[in-house]
Amino acid sequence: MSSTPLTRSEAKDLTRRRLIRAALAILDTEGEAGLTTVKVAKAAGIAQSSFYVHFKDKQDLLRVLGDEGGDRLRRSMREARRRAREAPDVTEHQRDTFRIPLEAICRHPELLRILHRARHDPSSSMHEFAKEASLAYRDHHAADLAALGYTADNERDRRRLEMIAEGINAATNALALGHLEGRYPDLEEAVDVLVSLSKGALRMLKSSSAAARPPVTGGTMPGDG
Amino acid sequence: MSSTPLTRSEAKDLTRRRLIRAALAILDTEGEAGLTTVKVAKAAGIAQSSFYVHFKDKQDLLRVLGDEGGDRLRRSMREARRRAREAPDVTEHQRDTFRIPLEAICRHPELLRILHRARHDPSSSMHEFAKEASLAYRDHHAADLAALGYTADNERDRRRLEMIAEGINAATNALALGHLEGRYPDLEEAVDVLVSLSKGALRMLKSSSAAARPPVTGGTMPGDG
DNA sequence: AATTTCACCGATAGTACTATCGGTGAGGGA
DNA sequence: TCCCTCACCGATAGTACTATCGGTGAAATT
Repeated sequence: MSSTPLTRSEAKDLTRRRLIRAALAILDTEGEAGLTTVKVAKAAGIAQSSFYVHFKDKQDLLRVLGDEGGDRLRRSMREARRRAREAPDVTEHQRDTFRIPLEAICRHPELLRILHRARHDPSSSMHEFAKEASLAYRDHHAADLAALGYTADNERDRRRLEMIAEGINAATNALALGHLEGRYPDLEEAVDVLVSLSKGALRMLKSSSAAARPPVTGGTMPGDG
Repeated sequence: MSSTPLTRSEAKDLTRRRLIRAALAILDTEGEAGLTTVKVAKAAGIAQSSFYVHFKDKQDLLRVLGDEGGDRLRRSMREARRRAREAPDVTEHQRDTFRIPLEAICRHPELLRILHRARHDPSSSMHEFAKEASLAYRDHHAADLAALGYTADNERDRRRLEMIAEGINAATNALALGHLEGRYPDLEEAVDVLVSLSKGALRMLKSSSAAARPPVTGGTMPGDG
């Protein structure tokens, strides 16, 4: 292994990374109430006072965490859309639409847990950010569902599509967390459930907005913007 | 209005009630981090030190809050089952199954918000309690879904039913909170969405476990234990 | 080589909260 | 009426955390 031929700024950046990583771990295991500069600095191996070399204050750390989480979320959403487009057929595309977010959550569960918590905690420093992220994700998912065969062409249907997206989204998170808690060992079963939920919802939309059609499985699939 | 001909224990109980009410309001608006004995006592109109006349410590208050919330939840679930059984037909029974929880949440949104937050916050004093309540509610909902026409007779289907229940449950909470946040003004639309989601899920179960049958709307309905 | 920069340190002032203590006065039993 | 009980009070010790300060030594610059 290489020794430590680090420039000063490299070393500083490393420490900063350690602080962020430590903060995420503490947020995940102890919640926002358990996140103190003492713990973060100790976990990163520096003095508490040195925390302030890297962040203006605790609030600043949380803001940075939010920003980084947002970036990761956006990248993850782009990646998901790209991968889903590569699916060999409609059925697999449909499953990918649910499998990819589930896998993403399982790769970095702490991010979902933290965001999810902040989303519902008005005292959280990341509350507003989490609400926006949640809405953005709902709209992303609504677009995904639209790509699976439904296009909303009036306000009522658009709102229903949003509701369905938000509902399925909540279900996705719940099943992912259940999987992580060990209750649902097989992720493919979760995909099954989510596909079946969305099928029911899309069926409602189709039959209410246009001529009734047979189940989505065989339909054509409009591209996505 | 009557003056104050209260016995001592009546007056004490009144103060205790005021403390609990104040605590719930603060939990709802500021989260668990914002709940301090100073604020609770002040909001209830007594000195901070007098808080300890009513509760052993802060933890004790949260425990009591959890217990009361649990009681209310259980009563609410019993009530919901009773009311749903009175529905004139299957379709209305189905809608009631979703409408009743939605209405219950909207009557006391702070309870759901608090529970929901605690459910995902490991630092919360009510974390374990909230997890248990969440599981209990999932099982209640699974029983409801079973009553709507599906009976799981093997382990795999039982697990799927649980997953569906947990997913729909999460969707119900999400839509209720969305309604409270003003995004979905019409609660009946939320009922529509939840019914359609559950229809898709139940269709999957039926076709995978037994002979395929036409949509649930016309099926027979086993009673509930 | 001399000098400057700066990441990190220990110490500490300041703040917010929890929980305890002795005191007080009105309720309520004798 | 006398006296005890106890819900409530103000004061305060103790604890945990945030954020600032001056000092230090090695890296970087000159």
